[in-house]
Amino acid sequence: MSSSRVPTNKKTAVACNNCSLSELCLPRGLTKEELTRLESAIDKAIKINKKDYLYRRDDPHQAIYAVKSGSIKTSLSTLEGEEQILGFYLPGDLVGFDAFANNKHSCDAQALEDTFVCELNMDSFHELCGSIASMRNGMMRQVGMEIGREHQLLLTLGQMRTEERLATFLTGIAERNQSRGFSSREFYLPMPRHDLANYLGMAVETLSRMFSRLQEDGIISVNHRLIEILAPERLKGLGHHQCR
Amino acid sequence: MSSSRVPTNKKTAVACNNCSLSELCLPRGLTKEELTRLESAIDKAIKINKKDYLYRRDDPHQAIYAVKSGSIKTSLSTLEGEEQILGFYLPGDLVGFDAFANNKHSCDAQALEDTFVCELNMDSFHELCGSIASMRNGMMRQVGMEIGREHQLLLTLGQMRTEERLATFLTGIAERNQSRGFSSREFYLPMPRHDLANYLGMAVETLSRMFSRLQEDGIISVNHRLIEILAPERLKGLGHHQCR
DNA sequence: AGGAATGCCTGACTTAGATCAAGTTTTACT
DNA sequence: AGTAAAACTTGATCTAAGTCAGGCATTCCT
Repeated sequence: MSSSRVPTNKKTAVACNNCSLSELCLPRGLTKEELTRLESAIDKAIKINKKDYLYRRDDPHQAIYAVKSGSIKTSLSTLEGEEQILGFYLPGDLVGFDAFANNKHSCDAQALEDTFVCELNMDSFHELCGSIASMRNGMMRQVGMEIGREHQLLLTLGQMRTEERLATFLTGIAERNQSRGFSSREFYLPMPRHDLANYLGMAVETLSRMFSRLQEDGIISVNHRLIEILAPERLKGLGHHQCR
Repeated sequence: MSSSRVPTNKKTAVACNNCSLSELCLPRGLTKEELTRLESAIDKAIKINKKDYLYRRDDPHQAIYAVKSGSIKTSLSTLEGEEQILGFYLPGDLVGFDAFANNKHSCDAQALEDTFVCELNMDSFHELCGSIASMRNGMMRQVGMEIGREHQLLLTLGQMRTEERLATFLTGIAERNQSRGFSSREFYLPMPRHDLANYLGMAVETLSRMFSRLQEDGIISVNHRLIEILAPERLKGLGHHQCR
């Protein structure tokens, strides 16, 4: 199943400090020597084919992963085969903190498209956290951001109407892209409608209607998974439930 | 507002290794000497009066707290004054991880009743995490459990019908009590209906109806906030969406 | 290239749960 | 103790969103 994970592809491996994502996944304030240590501990550019699992629930906690290209979704599945998607992870995001509680993963992580990740195995992780304070702090920061993302999603699922959920989601993606130097006006969504609807806690049909509505209102332009935001301020305005 | 936090009450202070909660909040595998260090860093038995805030959004991250008695709710509030409750913290639980991302809290933490907490300030926290591996691991475990709780809540809000949400919640409380040596058949809920409804993403009226329904079906007996579980297996059976 | 399967959209209908309204009980305050 | 406020329940009504059904468009596979 997840056997299509291939060994490090030396050709695409790039030193961390030359990687465009280093700002995102590298803790600040590492000395040159510490950076070398971190770098030598990281397995670079592991390929996960579309629909393959990076890990599954109950797998032992082997590593923390940084998404280099592509995208990953994490989800919880029930005995009846239903699922709840917990998060989408895009380039620059770190995945794998869900296994901290028991040293085994508590959810599934699946590639939405062909994806490359860098991998920091847990032995190295513990060693580096033990000996480098800024590494430890950087990781806590990342875990904190993960918790923050989940809080935001709880607010979305608990308080918002469907249109508002989609508006908030799209605004979030736009802002994320902005902060990473990509276009905040036009982007591709990596996930199918089915997954996005599940993530946002609504039926696919409802999601589809909301896309249509936002388009009719001239707020966005939808072309399959290519989204163009025509009126960012109006879109943002639909997200009533902004945090105080 | 939160000014009614009073200084450490020496009278009620109990050494960590004599505290009945030590199993829960103390990391395993500390040497005697390490335990002494941890203990001397902890401020014990700080009282938070009912409705007072342990911390508020944007407060600087001063400490991690262990609930000793009473209960705390954490919540996100929006500009319009609506809120989403994120979690209820009962004796033995640790609160305060939400501030890891930016060194300031990202949600509010308010006492549901008069509550005592122990406090480990962040300076000590960092120092202990830096020098004691089992302390570091224990904290990661706790953060992982926090993430796991939130995943469970996302599943609840995203997939379950209202009756199932309540059933799952009650089963969870019962199991939690069981594992801590309290009664899993009979317990008081520390929060008002309003808060529980908000946490479970439904209207108060709906929550009330679901309580009545479970009572009519002879599954539980409700007396205000005192809940007696008459048919634990049937209650658990209502929680369809159990994780694979 | 052709066929099957998947993904996405739209319309018609149904329903779970929200909202509105009112009454009772419990708690809080002077 | 007495009054006001808050907490909880129940009933009647309404609506947002789910479900069902059908039809294109796109992707995947041989």
